[in-house]
Amino acid sequence: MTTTDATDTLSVRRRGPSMADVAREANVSGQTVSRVSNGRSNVDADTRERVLAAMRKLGYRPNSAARALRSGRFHSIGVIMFTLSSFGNMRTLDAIAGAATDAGYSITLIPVPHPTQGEVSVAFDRLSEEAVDGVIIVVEAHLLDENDVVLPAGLPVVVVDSTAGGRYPMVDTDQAHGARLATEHLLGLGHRTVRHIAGPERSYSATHRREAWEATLREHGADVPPVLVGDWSSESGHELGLELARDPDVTAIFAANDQMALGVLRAMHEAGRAVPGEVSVVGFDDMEESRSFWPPLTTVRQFFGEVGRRSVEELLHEVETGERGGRTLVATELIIRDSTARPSA
Amino acid sequence: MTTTDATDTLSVRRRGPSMADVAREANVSGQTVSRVSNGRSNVDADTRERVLAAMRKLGYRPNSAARALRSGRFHSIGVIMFTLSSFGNMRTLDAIAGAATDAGYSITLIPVPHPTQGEVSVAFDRLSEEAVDGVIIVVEAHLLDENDVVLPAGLPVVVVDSTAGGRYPMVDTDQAHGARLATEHLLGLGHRTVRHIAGPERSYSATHRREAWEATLREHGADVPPVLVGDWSSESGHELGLELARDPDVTAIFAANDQMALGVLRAMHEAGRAVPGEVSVVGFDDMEESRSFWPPLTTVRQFFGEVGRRSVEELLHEVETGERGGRTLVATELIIRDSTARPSA
DNA sequence: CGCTGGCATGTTCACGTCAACATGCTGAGC
DNA sequence: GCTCAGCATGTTGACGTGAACATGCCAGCG
Repeated sequence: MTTTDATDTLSVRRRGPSMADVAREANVSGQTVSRVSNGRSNVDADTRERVLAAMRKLGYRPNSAARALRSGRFHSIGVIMFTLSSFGNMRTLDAIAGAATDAGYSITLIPVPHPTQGEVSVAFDRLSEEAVDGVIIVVEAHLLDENDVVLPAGLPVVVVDSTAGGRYPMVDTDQAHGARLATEHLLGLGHRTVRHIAGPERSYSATHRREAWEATLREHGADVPPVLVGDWSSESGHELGLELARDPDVTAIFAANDQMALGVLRAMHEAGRAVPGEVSVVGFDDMEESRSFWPPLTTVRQFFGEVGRRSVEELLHEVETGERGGRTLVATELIIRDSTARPSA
Repeated sequence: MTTTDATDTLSVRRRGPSMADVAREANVSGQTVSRVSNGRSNVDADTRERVLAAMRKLGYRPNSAARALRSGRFHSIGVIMFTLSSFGNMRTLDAIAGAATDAGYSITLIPVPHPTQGEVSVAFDRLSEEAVDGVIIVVEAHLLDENDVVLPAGLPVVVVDSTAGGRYPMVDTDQAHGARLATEHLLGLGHRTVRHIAGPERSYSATHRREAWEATLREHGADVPPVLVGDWSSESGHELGLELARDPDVTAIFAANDQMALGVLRAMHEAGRAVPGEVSVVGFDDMEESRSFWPPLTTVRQFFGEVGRRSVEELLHEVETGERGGRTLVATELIIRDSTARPSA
């Protein structure tokens, strides 16, 4: 019965059945198989059934490479991202993946092992092979600016949480708004001023949060104390927190992310300074665990899901219509828990 | 000068230059361009330079779809994963991405929005389109077993942290070993027995940890108290922790992950039970933040990176040679910090 | 009864690449 | 001077798909 016994030889037969095979089996033309495969309506019910049966029998799977070659569309979007370590990136990626899937696109991850310039170039080199319809970049700004990394011309790009010199459409959490929320909350409670533990100097989001914190203090006529600079890790928050714990004047701390806030909490416990009794602490991100910190952390919630969804939306709009988007800001929300209170004085 | 002014019309010209365009520009045949593109040695230095110049001038990028069609290889591996929410999954994904990139493969994410059977099928449907050379599945076991989800025949698969009925090669953290380490550590400190907060009933890793905890207690002649069942979240750890805090006999708790351990810590603080003074707590995972919990958490470290790397290794081995792997176990390590101590009695 | 329109189905060809098979040239060896 | 090896380069065709363009059939209508 079988027509291709030669297949049974030891030589690994990699290729699966093609349309032609299905067509032969169902006694129709390849084009009819194509129509069934794509759910076209103009196929007789009987014929369709016969074709579907043949597909099932042979285990036919459409070859996406051939489709992409034919149509010029890959139905895939690339995501360039640093080691997925960070909580926010994860959540963003998750949302991107979900939104892309819903839109019928798959996600190709393009990881950047280390955030050094050389490595970033490597990631972009991967793009030199045409394989995605567009790219979402989730990488710190300065790495894009300093590298004269040239993205393939005409490749739609959306940048998340970064500036990229304004060259591309971007989607971003409203960092400034969030930092303002946090600072005003503490000021509103009666604290004379607010200390800030910032993220790394060259980070886009860290910079925006720091600037907004400073601006808010000025607007309210509060002192602007020196910034402490961490590296996003809870370790750095802990170290800097110990430093702040030594200063009795410190009553309010705004950490640029929840991890550093966690480190601050630990430092305060170690130093015997009560939170929120003596010192109030606010974070940024609202990660899953923040509600279970001790005490549960007051923090600025970022809507990573929204950021991811919007960036896919923007990108696919450009992919499908050619129109470039502008800048999209996603709001934040202050989540008040138990790590903040009026100063005891 | 330009030959294709028609391109400038409004109609979006999606396709980039092809080999033929480069060939024309460099005055060589397409085959020569192909040879240069693939770094073959048998090309005259001058010619090569001319071709490279033409490529640069036109912004040529090889079309991966055409390559895949021609070669039958996609140089891409699919990763099926639940919402990337969990810390461990992220880290695993990160390692998978890194290892795949190093091997010249790209990663196609196939997210499963919700861990219900229907959704899993959807994810597998995506695979019905031929587009990856192999698949790594990071999904809880029972969802694979209960669905008669049939993977395309002949598609290499590696399963991570799951059983999948033993149908496929797997790479897994040695859950049992880790749970044993944790339990023996607490027993060794002098605790009479150890309470366990497990992950969800049907989770593969949760089950293995629970079983090993129980077995270890028995081996040491300790009481086997009832298990509490959480859902991996710090919230559930908190709730169950409050329950345990009420029982003065409880002196040692082994939580099945760090998040739940965090919830337990919070519960103990709220209940005024000192950690580790009155109650010792051990987690599982060693997430980045665990060292900054209050107190810093004693926990079982999982080597997610190793798991990811190994699974890629296994998969690519099968992709390239056709040989199926077996089962790979990755060891764990106990990280002792400040949340455990001898019982005060 | 012949004409037309609508529908199911078939045929042809190009998408971009690269393996396999020419071709043509240079120079070493006899 | 002739042969032939060795190398650079060219030509042809096929990978699997689907758009564009046939073809052929039947119903409806004047």
